[in-house]
Amino acid sequence: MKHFNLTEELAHDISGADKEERLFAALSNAADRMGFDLFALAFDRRGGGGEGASMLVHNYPDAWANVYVGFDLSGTDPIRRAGEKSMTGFQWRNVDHYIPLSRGDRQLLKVARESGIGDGFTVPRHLPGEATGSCSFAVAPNARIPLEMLHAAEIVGAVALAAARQLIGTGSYTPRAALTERQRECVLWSARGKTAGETASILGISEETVVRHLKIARERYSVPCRQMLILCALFDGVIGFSDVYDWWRPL
Amino acid sequence: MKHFNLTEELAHDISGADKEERLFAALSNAADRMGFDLFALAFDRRGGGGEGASMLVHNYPDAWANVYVGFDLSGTDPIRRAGEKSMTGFQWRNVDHYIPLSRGDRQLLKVARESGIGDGFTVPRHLPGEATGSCSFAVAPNARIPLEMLHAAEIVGAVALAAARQLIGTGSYTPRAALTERQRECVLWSARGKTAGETASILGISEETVVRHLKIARERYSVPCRQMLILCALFDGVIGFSDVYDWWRPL
DNA sequence: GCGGCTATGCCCAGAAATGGGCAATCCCGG
DNA sequence: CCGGGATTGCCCATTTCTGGGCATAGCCGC
Repeated sequence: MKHFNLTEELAHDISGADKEERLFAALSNAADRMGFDLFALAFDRRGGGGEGASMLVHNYPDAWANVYVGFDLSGTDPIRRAGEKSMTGFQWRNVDHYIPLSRGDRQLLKVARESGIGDGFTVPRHLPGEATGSCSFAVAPNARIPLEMLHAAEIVGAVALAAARQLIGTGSYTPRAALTERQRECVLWSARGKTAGETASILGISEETVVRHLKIARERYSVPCRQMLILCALFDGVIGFSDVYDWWRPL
Repeated sequence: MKHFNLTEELAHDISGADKEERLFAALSNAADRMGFDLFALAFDRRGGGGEGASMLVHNYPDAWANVYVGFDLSGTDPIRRAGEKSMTGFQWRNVDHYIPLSRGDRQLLKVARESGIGDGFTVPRHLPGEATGSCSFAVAPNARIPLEMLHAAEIVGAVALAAARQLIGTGSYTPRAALTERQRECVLWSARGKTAGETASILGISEETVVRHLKIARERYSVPCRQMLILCALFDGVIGFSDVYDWWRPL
């Protein structure tokens, strides 16, 4: 593990960053030392009750940054979507191992390449309900990605995200609109695709009561429809992904 | 970092496990060396198109294991839910920092304590669309949790989950039911709580067409209702959490 | 070029969800 | 012991969704 000392050094440097400027400098140095040309760290905090906050530290070409922000491409960026699907870092060239790429996605990647961004490696961290972030390292088009440094990049990226999380403030969890047990059950079965009537049969109560539970649950979250109720419960951790997982695929 | 060598040793031991039995032995040893009494590793693979697979390796008391499996408590286990909300390991005593605890949740934790499981530390890893897993280390009731070992446990747990992932087979992603661009947009706005009519206004097309897109999207996933369509798209990475996040809180 | 897929538009009937009001019982905490 | 919340039950009117069928136009690949 000849890179161990480098990793340690870079990680220490980054975790010591107490301001965005220092994080930029540390990441810039780290990317350079690992053989990358570019880096970008994005961190978004949400949920919990307070307003969200976000951080973007990067040295991407202005041309690309302007396009990205100008057209609000973060909403469709396939790299970002893939980041929400991986627990480890991934190379951009393998992004279609994680998500299906639409025509528009390929176009976006092509434009990025034309703007001076070649292949890259992204370390994602996602916390449904709290925050989502990614730390990417990239090379110029046609440049070779330093494969032997991906392991180091994985650690450095994770440390950088932890640092960003500290900088942006972790915030404390506020249980906000905790649902009652019965409401939670109704939401859960609803997320599993059951109608109010089916849920009623399962729980052994009247359909009207299920409707009532869902109604109150919607009011707690101040949402008008079932879709959002389910998503809110999911984000809040009131129901889990695995609670639902087994129900939509096998059927 | 006096524990560094121990961590390295345990991690190496665990990552060398090529069978479930060896993983059990390695984890058993690791838990012991770190000062824990109990451990439990759960790993569930899903998505991608193939059948799911799961692994459960633990040395929890039989009494508790029987109750847990018998009553299918995994569906309500607050520790598991919290694991889906944290990117780092967490102590069970702090579980309410991550999710709201209902009365039933507290009851479940109480029963666990009565079955011989005290405080613990869980390392979660979650990949929407591929797998979810957790590796927990626990002590007997009234025993003190080895706080100085949590950092080691974090690494050991992550290594164990990676090993489990290898053992269970990673499988490859099959793009299965990729939605078209238009369908994706309709699903996205639907997830944001818009009705078909509203979505139509936003996209500048007829409401009937939006309905049609959503209809075909449902057929692709073979789901009968909008809730599940959205969840499927979410799990597949066709839409991202952050795509929806900004829409339900601020409104 | 032709078949397949995509996007667009429209119609209909039945099922489900939504929003509102009303009322009973039970249990927990102040 | 009383108030508030949780749970249960029912009614109504309106909106939305779902599943079916039908048709046109454009684009891409074989």
